[in-house]
Amino acid sequence: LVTVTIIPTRHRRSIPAEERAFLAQYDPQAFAAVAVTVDVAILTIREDQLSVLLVERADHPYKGYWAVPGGFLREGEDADAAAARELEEETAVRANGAGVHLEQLKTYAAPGRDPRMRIVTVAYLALMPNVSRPHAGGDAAAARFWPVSALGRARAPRIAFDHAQILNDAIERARAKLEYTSLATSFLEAPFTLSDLRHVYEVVWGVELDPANFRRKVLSTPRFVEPLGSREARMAPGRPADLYLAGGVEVLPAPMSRPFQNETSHAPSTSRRRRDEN
Amino acid sequence: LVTVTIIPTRHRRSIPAEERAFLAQYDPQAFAAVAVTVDVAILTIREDQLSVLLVERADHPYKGYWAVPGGFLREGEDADAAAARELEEETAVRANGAGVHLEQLKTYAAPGRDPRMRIVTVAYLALMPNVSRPHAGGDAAAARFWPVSALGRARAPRIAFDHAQILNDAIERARAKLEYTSLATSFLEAPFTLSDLRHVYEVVWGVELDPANFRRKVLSTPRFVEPLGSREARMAPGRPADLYLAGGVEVLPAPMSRPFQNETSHAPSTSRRRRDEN
DNA sequence: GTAATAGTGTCTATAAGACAGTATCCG
DNA sequence: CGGATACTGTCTTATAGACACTATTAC
Repeated sequence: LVTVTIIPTRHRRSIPAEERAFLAQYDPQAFAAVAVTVDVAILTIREDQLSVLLVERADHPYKGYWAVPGGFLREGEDADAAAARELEEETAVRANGAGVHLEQLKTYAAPGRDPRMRIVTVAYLALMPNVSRPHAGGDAAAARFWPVSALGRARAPRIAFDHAQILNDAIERARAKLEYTSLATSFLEAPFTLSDLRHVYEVVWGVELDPANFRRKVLSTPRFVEPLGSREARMAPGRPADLYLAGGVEVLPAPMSRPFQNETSHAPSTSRRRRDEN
Repeated sequence: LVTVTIIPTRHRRSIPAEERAFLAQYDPQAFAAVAVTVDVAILTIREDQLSVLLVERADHPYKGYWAVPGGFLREGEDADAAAARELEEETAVRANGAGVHLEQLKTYAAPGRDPRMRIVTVAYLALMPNVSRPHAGGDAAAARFWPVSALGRARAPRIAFDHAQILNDAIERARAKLEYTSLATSFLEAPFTLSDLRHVYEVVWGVELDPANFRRKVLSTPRFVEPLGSREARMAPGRPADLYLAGGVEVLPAPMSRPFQNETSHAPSTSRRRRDEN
């Protein structure tokens, strides 16, 4: 049994006497005792694979299992701020930095999802380029990126709590958002080529896209990308590609069309055809 | 100051001795003390207006202001179940009933959003036909549907807490989802005509749609609607329309195209062109 | 009959899919 | 030079917008 002292947060408005009386009679039994955590599913692309950062739990429960990194919501801290803090702690990347995308995903509140006590988890989704060396936090034995394709297969890490569900939701959200936003650029360091950008779509969706039609679509969308006017320094054979920066648009006026899977791709358990819910 | 006793929920797995030791040393100061509520933004269409159910607060804080109906998450209750319970309490409509749609919207956790204590609110979005008489709950002075168009204008109800933000997010989510799902049918009682369905789009989006093109699009989408084979009993002049039921599809293979606003429509404060985030 | 609403057919504009052909690099 | 990758142009196909036309009702 754990005892917690609730300190009311600072009042925003002046409190009339009548209201103050109401506060005094506030019934502490009216609501379930819960703790709130914020977890961040951090996706990136490394070695041609959509990958997610997981931490190996050093303690019980689920010792030795892999979990989505996260932690308790702190006093006076907004959930968005907590997510940005967690992201920075795990990757040493500032959440509001160039190209890093962070958004709320979904909240998980099923009773019994943590055996210790009632825990409500606000999950976030982060998309970022493959830049950072992850480092394990205090209660983690290790931290590493796992290819999404490896999660449902042999030698896959065992996933703690209900985090397999969170991972599925995060991956589906990312796949869906590539269709109608320009968030694919969040996986890339600037500047990038259109082949780089196309490669993001191909890896995340597990399809092959026609380079010519992809180029036409991206360049015809206003402010999807901004031409830099210079070309890459290519080491391999082939014509050097033009370089681009992410344009200002977030929501595309017309979606990218997502073909059926035709590559030898490893779909996760719950993969739907087009946009997911939410 | 309020004191709360946290009773750990029942363990799902057997607990080894090592883990039990860990539980004993659990630090009650590591996390912020919070209460979790579930609020449901209930949207319907009445009198050619997209409308939302609000309750007038009978007590402080925000006495006399209007709020999104909701309540505390109970012991052993999932957030989805709590939302369904709230929806049923306010409208006497079973949440899993025919045509009623209920989905998680977003979680609001900013410190100070409730002056009494730290409250994290998991907001839900409900879409339903105009069938129920709302009735006020225990802490509500009144309950009624407000036209969305009236919220930002003169004689508008004052909105409690940060519920104006929740309302905006709910309305934008609904508008966005009509584009790529068949959820417009959730606003209608079965059976319905294609004019009824088109009317939903026109009211929610504030546009006029070409009846012929709308019909072609809906009927050419597999399992969007199911023809009933009979016709309506029309009282007014005009040819009676064919009747339909909602088909099985939820996510449309190709989105409904949403034109720019051209009607004399009352857009809410934060209205974006196409799909919103999330 | 007229007015009103439902439903059909058709022309056009736009955008996506397929794919041939050209450009520019490395070796 | 060949091989590889980047980029351009064009033909075809699918679909949305516009809108004329027909069908079925109340009055």
